[in-house]
This record gives sequence, structure tokens and C-alpha cells, in this order.
Amino acid sequence: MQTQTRPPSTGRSLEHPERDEIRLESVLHALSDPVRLTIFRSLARAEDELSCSVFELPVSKSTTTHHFRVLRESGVIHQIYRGTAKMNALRRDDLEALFPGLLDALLTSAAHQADRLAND
Amino acid sequence: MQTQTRPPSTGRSLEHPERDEIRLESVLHALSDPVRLTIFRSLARAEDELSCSVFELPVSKSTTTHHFRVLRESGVIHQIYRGTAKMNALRRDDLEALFPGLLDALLTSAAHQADRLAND
DNA sequence: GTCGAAGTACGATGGATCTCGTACACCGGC
DNA sequence: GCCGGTGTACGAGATCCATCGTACTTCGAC
Repeated sequence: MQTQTRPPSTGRSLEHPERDEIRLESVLHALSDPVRLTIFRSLARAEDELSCSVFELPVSKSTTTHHFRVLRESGVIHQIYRGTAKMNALRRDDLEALFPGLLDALLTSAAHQADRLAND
Repeated sequence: MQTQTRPPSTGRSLEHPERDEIRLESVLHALSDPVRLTIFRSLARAEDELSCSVFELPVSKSTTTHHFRVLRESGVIHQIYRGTAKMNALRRDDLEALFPGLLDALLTSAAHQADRLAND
């Protein structure tokens, strides 16, 4: 259920794959890019919607838009317009139903690797 | 230790990444191709070395070589020449050490999806 | 030594992808 | 109504990638 303090979504529509249209290959491809893996981890940590603009990514605005679209079209994230912002959230329920345990394994794997590379 | 009935490896050498050179992004990219995901699942089921030639893939011989190379260079599989054959095996220990739980999550996810798509 | 099986190397080709800049659209606040 | 912030659309460039066919190498068997 949506909180009342949250601005409503606008009429602008965004295409999302249905749950049963999500493919493992597409999810893996989406997460195989370093920028998108970073976004993925941030969204998992946030546990709430995040606007595109809060991310500090080493790419331009238009490239950022591109990466969020790939994540959305692969079924990894849900996007919705709220006012001028575009909010992003992991599709946790859908992914857990389709690929049980995968999300956690990916997140811990990414965390392990980040630790490992930081302490080289 | 190597069994005595197994033909020895020949002098032909194959480049493999060290364990600490394996990157999650590269592994995910390697497994994001349908052909390579099929190979991955077959090797996991086999629990032993398999030669390239036992796979019935919907691509040509040279494309098959390409896919096995991607899997090897990403660190997913280990390859070794034995006689005229080239044997393939999952790098289970390395992957489990780097990405605990990921292998199983990927395999069960792929199996779930295969079941789901078969019973449509 | 010759042959066949297994796999490679190489180049080509068509398509996807990552990146960017510029110009534009949408929305809230003033 | 206008401005600024947020994000898009579009085109372009460079690179990567999956695929193939052909010619070649390597090795075991005979």
C-alpha cells in the first residue's frame, strides 16, 4: 500500500515485463555491466525507492537513462514517475518467486568481491 | 589426484584466470548467453569432465569453440586437452570460494525456468 | 605413414551495446 | 506564465559479440 506522503505517479507510462516474461539470461546480462551492478547493489541496500538522480555514476545523464532502461526491461527493477523524479525499486518479490535465492547470492557475491578488491 | 585410466594431458596449453582474477561481472556475462547457460547446466549435472564433442548445440563447431573459450576466460570452467579431446569441468571450488551460494542459486534458477517454459 | 576425429585460427558479417552531446519534454515552485 | 530540475529522444561513433565457413593443426588408431 502506498504512503500518503508520497507524490502520486503521473500519466507517463513505462513498459515493464510481466513476471512470467522475465528471463534469467536477461537478468544476468543486465547485471553483467559494472554500472548496472552498482545500481543494483544500491537499490538492494536502500530497501526503498530511489530516484535516478541520487546515484553518482561515472557516466553521463543519457547513459544513466540507458542503464536504468536495461534494468527495467530485463525485469530487475520497477520504475515509476513521481512528480519530476523517476523512482526505482528492485522487483524483489518477482525475482524471488522466479529465481529463489538468486538475489541474495548475487548481492553477497558482489559484496564479497567489493571487499576483496578494496583490500588488495 | 588423477585416475590412471584417464589419458594424460598434452603439451598444448590453455590460459585460465587465477582464482583472484575471476570477476563476478565476467561470470554473469558468460552465463547470460543461452548456449553457454546450457553448457553450464550440463557440466553441473555431469559432475565430471565432459568433452566438447558430447554437447549437441544448435551452433557450428567454430561457434562452439568460441563459447567454451568465453566460459574458460571468465573462470567458469576449466579446460584441458586429453588426447584429441578437450575436456571441460566446472571450477566449482574456485567459484564457491569467491561467490558462496551463487552456483547453486544459478543452477536452481535455470532449472526452475526450464521447467516453467516447458510447461507453458 | 595415413586417415579421421576433435578442435583451432582467421576473417567476415551483421547485430547489439556503451558511450556521448544536444535538443527536447515534463513537472513543481515562484 | 516562467524557470530550474529531472529525465528522454535521437543520432552518432566506437566497440563488442555471436555467428559462420574454410583452411588448418593435433592426436590416436590402424
